[in-house]
Amino acid sequence: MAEKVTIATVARHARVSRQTVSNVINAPHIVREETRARVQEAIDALGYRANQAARQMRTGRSRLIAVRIEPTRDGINGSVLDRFLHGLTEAAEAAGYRTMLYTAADVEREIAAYDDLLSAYDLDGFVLTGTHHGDPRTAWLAARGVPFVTFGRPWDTPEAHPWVDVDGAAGTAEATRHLLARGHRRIGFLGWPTGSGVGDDRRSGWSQAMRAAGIEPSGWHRETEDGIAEGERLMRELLATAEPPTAVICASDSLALGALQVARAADPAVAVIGFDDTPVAAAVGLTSVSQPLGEAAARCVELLTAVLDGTHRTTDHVLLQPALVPRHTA
Amino acid sequence: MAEKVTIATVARHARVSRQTVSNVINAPHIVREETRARVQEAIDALGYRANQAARQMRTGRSRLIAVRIEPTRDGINGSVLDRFLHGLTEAAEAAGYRTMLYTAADVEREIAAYDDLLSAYDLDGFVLTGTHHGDPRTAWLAARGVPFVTFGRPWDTPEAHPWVDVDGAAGTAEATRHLLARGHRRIGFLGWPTGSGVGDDRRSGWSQAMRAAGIEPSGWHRETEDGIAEGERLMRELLATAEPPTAVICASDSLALGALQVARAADPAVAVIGFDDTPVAAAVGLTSVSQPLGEAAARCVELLTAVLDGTHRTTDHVLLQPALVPRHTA
DNA sequence: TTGTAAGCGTTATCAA
DNA sequence: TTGATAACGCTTACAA
Repeated sequence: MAEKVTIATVARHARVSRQTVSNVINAPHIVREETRARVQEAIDALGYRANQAARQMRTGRSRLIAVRIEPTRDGINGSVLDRFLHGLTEAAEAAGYRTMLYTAADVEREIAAYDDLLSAYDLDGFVLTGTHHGDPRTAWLAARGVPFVTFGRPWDTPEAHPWVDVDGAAGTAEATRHLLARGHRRIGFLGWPTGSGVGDDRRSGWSQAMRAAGIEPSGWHRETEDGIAEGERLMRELLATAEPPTAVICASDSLALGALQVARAADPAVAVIGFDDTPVAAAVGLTSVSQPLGEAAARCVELLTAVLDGTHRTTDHVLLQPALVPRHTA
Repeated sequence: MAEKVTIATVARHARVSRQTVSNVINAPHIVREETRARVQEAIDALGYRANQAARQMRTGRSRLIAVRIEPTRDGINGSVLDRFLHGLTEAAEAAGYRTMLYTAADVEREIAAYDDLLSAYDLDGFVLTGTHHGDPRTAWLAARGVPFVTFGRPWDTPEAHPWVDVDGAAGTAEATRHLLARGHRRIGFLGWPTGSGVGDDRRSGWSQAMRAAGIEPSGWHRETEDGIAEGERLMRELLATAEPPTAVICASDSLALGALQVARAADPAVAVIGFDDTPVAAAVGLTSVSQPLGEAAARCVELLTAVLDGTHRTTDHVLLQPALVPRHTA
């Protein structure tokens, strides 16, 4: 175990006071260039690194951001958040922050986790995912003045806090136009029950694009909980109607995968487009709408650090555009 | 922002000294029951939480463990580590530790990250994944006396440090016996180049099970880098031989997925078994060998905290058994 | 059983 | 421009 190198070690080495070393690190401009160089040399030679715990006690800042990792769910949709997490960690590191993980079984316990993280670890900020109508988490954090960004719009109050999101409606609209261009007219949509912001958003892109093409989409729309089996069931329902669709767009790759089982067996085969461009979609050749998750994560970090570093404290937001990835199924 | 509650606040509230409050938290048995109850009441009432930074400065322990998150790779195999990460975070939380993430583009920078994490954040320990022959990371950590566990055997020196691993050979052996029981005799193996501990391990289970059944497996074996395209290529090669296999076992689901494209087109269809039981395998109905990732993560935390808490400092290790998940492809 | 004093490594304040 | 001093919240050693 190497000897501990503190600011005092560096100070002795460079024959200055501890305060001067601190200044070289935190306010180099107020130190004479000659002194600065000498101290910097000592820092490099000794491999000195400021101790965060001590620094944090003085400054009240930990340079730590927290993000929730979901309990292992459906591995398909889970991969979306995992990819986001990867990007977030990388972006945070580049900005000089470390990422701390926490889990929570429900919203109540998630808020309890904030409390713990904040008082025990002095977390600088949070990145929240999967916001929904009347989300109590954002209210709790906002009430306490805790800096945070959400990946997902605040579906109730657009300007309440900084957020980053992907324009789901634009994605499904593009998917719809892609199908229209290929001659499809009866295009269905498999989604989630009305009331989930994300689901409603994705559905609206489809219905608007349909109406823009002069087609009334009602009737080709089914909704359910997420899952492969559910997608299969809904697809079967849709195909049993009087005017079955020749193509369907799904709110997730899970639904699309289920739909695909049925769609492939149909004669003629029904085109299917999923959402999220998960690894599974790539593996089975499913056409899907891809979210720029890496960029979303980078923007989250950007927005959060802007608040933390006081760069600008506007409640900015970013809406990113998804892209259709055409494969074999449509 | 709520007022900061420190140990002094609690002490005032319970009309005791700060030291007594500290004792109630860290050594309750030396405090008179009546006093303890009164202090505990104050702690609860005020929602007091010990500040980790301050505590860490005194004790030198951060109650933080670090784990690397890979740069976004092939989403199929990446999911294995992601699932492990989920389990690790949950298990660590249950043991009173928080999980900190870091990234590193190569081994050299990973070691630099250790240095930073250790000196800046006083990390208590590391969980390493994907160990390989002559891994410099374990040597670096061991030389400095840093506590760590690996998920993956130390392929060179079995007793060097605590580790958890899954018995890959047992998994492929079970897969082989599964195929033998269904009448297959010419069973192939698609794996990675000799020299990777994990790959060699998985291959050996197959070849041993074949020999145990009185079949000489040489000839039905191909190796390559990991990837769907590679699996496709190898499978084509294997089917072009004089005595093509009627079934293949693959070292990963990626390889298996590629192999499956070719195998399904063959007449009669060739059985395929993958490894890792990724979400993709579940989605396409690929029979695969499943690793108990949640348990592996829990055991890693167990081993690491045993070292950290000084419960017992033996260099223990755990070898878990995988399980075959039969689906449509075999 | 409880309280007092010192110190962990850092930075903010203020004096030199 | 630099240095001395105090303080952040906690725990260990020791005294009461």
